Amino acid sequence: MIQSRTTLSEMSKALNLSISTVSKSLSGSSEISIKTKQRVRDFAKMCNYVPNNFAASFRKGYTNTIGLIIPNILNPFYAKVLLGIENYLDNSGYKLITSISNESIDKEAKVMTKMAGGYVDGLIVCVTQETELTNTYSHINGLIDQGTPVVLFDRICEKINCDKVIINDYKAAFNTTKHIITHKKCKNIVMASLIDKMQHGKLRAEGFKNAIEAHQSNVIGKVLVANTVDELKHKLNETLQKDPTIDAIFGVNEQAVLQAISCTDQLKSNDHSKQITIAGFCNQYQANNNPSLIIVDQNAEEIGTQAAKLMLQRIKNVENSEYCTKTVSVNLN
Amino acid sequence: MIQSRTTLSEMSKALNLSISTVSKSLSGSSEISIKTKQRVRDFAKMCNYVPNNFAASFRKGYTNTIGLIIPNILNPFYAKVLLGIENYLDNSGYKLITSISNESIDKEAKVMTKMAGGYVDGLIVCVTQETELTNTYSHINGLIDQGTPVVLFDRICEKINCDKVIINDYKAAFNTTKHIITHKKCKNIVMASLIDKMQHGKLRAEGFKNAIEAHQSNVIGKVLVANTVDELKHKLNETLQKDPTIDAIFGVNEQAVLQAISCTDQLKSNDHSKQITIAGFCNQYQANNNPSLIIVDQNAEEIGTQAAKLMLQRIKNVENSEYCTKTVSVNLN
DNA sequence: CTGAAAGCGCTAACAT
DNA sequence: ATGTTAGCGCTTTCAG
Repeated sequence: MIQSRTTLSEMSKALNLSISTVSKSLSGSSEISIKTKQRVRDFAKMCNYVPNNFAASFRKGYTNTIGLIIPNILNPFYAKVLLGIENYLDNSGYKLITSISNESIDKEAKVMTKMAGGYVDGLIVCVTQETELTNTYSHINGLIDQGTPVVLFDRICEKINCDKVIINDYKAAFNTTKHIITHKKCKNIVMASLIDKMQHGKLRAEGFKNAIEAHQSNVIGKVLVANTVDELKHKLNETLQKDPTIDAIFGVNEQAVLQAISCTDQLKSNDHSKQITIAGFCNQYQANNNPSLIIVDQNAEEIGTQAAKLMLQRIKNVENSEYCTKTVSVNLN
Repeated sequence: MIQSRTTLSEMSKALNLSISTVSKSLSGSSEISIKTKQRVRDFAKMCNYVPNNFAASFRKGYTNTIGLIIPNILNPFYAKVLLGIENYLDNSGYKLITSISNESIDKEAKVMTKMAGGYVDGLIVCVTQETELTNTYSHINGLIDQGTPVVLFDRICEKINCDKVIINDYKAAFNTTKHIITHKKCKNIVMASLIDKMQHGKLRAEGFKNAIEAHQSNVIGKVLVANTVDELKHKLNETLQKDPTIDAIFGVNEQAVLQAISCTDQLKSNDHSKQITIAGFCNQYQANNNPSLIIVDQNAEEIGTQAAKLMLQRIKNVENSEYCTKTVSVNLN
């Protein structure tokens, strides 16, 4: 915070006006004569007056600031959601402050509490894996009970009662798999997942399996799950080696898609005729650049936009309306 | 901000104590008897008291919060710097709030002013291209004059007098080029740049040229600059086509490296014997995954750490010391 | 050991 | 059209 800046009080003394006249002049109140307003403004400019928004927020009881908490900033999905949120808020005169929980539930709890401690009017959050997997929601429900508006996105916790933004994971996975089968004519598809314990991971896996079953007669589907990137890489390589008839990989999360690309790249450099279709949930720039890839575009920015919109609606109507869950549709690119 | 939470005043009434006794109890003051402290704490817990940090910060005159402004969150370099900063601050009991200027100088000015308006104790910023190119620094210098500590990183503005963190762009480019020549035995190297008007772009180009000149006898160097990704792609393709003896591309920024990869990938799929060495400044995950790539690792996290460190030093000593510029060394991977 | 009181900078209801 | 005043929730002297 600033060492010593010009304050209303200082200016009021210098101008021989009351603090409130100065305040009203600066905020353009119609109560004040044009002449005075001009005089005050000129003087304020002269002494580089910068209003202390912090004090104003404190007085008014709200900050026009929303807090965002995401688990991982290196995943472009979250970066894009951030852009969507910032954009919407910016247009509505709100500011955004962001913190990274780094997939640590402790950090998540800490930063949420801090932010809710007066710094923000509401919180948009994507919980950590741990939060979802262990159903540890007290830090979030506590804030909601206190009256802090919360919007959840991406990873959804059913035990938390608040506004939410999700994509239709099941449908997205189903349609993508179907697309691989019908348009790409693939017959032996491997699904790769690093998120099979997560709610959305399960839904995506289900979509995959059901799409396979719908074509049961002539398509094989295999599911590969792993807990670490290295484990997945290993399993993928092994599987591809053992079964050379595999003609497609469906990655249900960012890292899985990237591993699929890297594993098949290696294969390709050995056997140039090898052609394996890769599809999946991915936002990585470079992956987007790869024309042969089928990308499930989660519309990250739109998710952000919707989350921000829900948040501002909630703030404005407070307890007016029921909590709602917004489903953003995905595109296949 | 929260609707209505328990306050010190409410608790003091309920406990028949003064506000200050309650306040001191909660902050563990030694002035208060153990018994009273315990009583207050128990009661506070019972009514879910959450201190209003906002009010406390207002009163104390500082927020223990640092603001970060970066131009682009989709570039992993900045994302990594963010992680470095957050990590350091977290360990020092500081919070970080982040905003994305999205390469818009207006947004940059707006958000810096807002943040400095009492929300943060200092600002760490990487200016937009426009800010650097047009030498438009008044919004930054104004804040510095007011007493807001500012630390600049990556893109450096010589006309701004403050603490800075940079890498040795010249040396990094020189060494990388040298490495390509001596270790990779390349003889016809193209440098690709999308930042040739930026200060660090110029330095990197100079490093490249001087390294080429040092081997003038048997190495050719060509410089390709462009303003847009598409333009660069076009130029790269053209150049590679015209001159099949090109055996290396040196990308001096993220996007240039990615384009180099994508262009040569295409070549490779036509002519499998083709082998072009690619080197450059890049943080993209997938690029890191490509073992044949020579990455100039800018030590983004270390840059963040150093920036945060400088900031806290400045805050603690205020006007004590001279401004300094810290140079973070790079690694060749 | 506990309490009273001032005040951070600003806003807004209420005078004048 | 301008001024007075109370107070947001907390910390922090200073008194008792």
